[in-house]
Amino acid sequence: MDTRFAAAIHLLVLISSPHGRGLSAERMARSVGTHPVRVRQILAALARAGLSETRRGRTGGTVLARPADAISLGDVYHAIYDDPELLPLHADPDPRCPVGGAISLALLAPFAMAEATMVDALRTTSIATVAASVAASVATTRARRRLREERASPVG
Amino acid sequence: MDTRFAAAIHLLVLISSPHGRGLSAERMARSVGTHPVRVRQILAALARAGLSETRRGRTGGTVLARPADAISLGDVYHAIYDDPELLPLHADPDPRCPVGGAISLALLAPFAMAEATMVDALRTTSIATVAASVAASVATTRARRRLREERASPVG
DNA sequence: TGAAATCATAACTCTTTAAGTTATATTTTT
DNA sequence: AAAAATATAACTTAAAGAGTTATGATTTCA
Repeated sequence: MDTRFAAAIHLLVLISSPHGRGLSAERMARSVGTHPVRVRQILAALARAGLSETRRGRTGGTVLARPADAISLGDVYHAIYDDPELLPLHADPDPRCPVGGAISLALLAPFAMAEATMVDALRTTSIATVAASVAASVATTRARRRLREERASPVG
Repeated sequence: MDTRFAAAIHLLVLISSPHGRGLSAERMARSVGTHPVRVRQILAALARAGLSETRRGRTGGTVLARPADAISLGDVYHAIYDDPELLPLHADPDPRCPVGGAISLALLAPFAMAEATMVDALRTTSIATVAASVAASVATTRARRRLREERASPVG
């Protein structure tokens, strides 16, 4: 499993704020800590799934295609991984062995079920939820810093 | 995500049959399609979790520590992955950006919840279930082959 | 119209991780 | 003591993820 899923959520949270509307891949790449090309690849997948819209050209950039509370992490997961292998099978079971010849087929159903259940769990969280959690964290950090600075120089 | 989980299930199914009791790592490696050392590493994790017991020495080998229907795929998952990152975070979000500085923390809870839900789903399938599915598949294949051969030479 | 700023995408390289392999030591039975 | 197995560390190879470069297309604006 790669980290595109986490990066994709990061990108959507970025552009979900009024501040972030229409951000360029270049700017987003700095926040995510990766390369603009990778950002565009991820944004392309999100746009294909109808979660975002990207415009080319001088004033280009990306915006959400629908409200942040209408985009679940399950939607993002499906946008990034078409037919995923969350729980990958091993590559070379011996077909001459009875178990080796049948194990891959036998694992398909339980693995697919487990993955579907996980995606369902991801549906209960939205981009808006994550954005709120980020905002709360930022507010806490700011308040802490303010307190610390006031204590250091009480008159400001 | 590596393929140790699938390989571990394969190993447990192998030794769950009367046939497979006390199988050596060498023999199991052939069925799984990997190297005996890797088999031993996986078996060591399973033994640490109390799912199997391995004996050294000339008549060594591995057996299940409890009945196959008392070992769930969730148990196996935990045996292999201690503190897993099913859904990995991206490595370098920019701490100077408000979103970059808070996103990793904000993702922890939803990701952990999704993973826990998936493991719960895996708890509904046991090694016995997988073994039965493998046995069914083997029986079907045998029946098909018999039919085909009878058609080819009707008198046997 | 043409320059600037952006996206789209393929191809390549680098890095990291999984898997394979070798080597050495230990345990158990005969 | 020899044989057959496990335990584990260390090393090598292979595969996959991520980074980078390169080329071309789109859109705006002077």
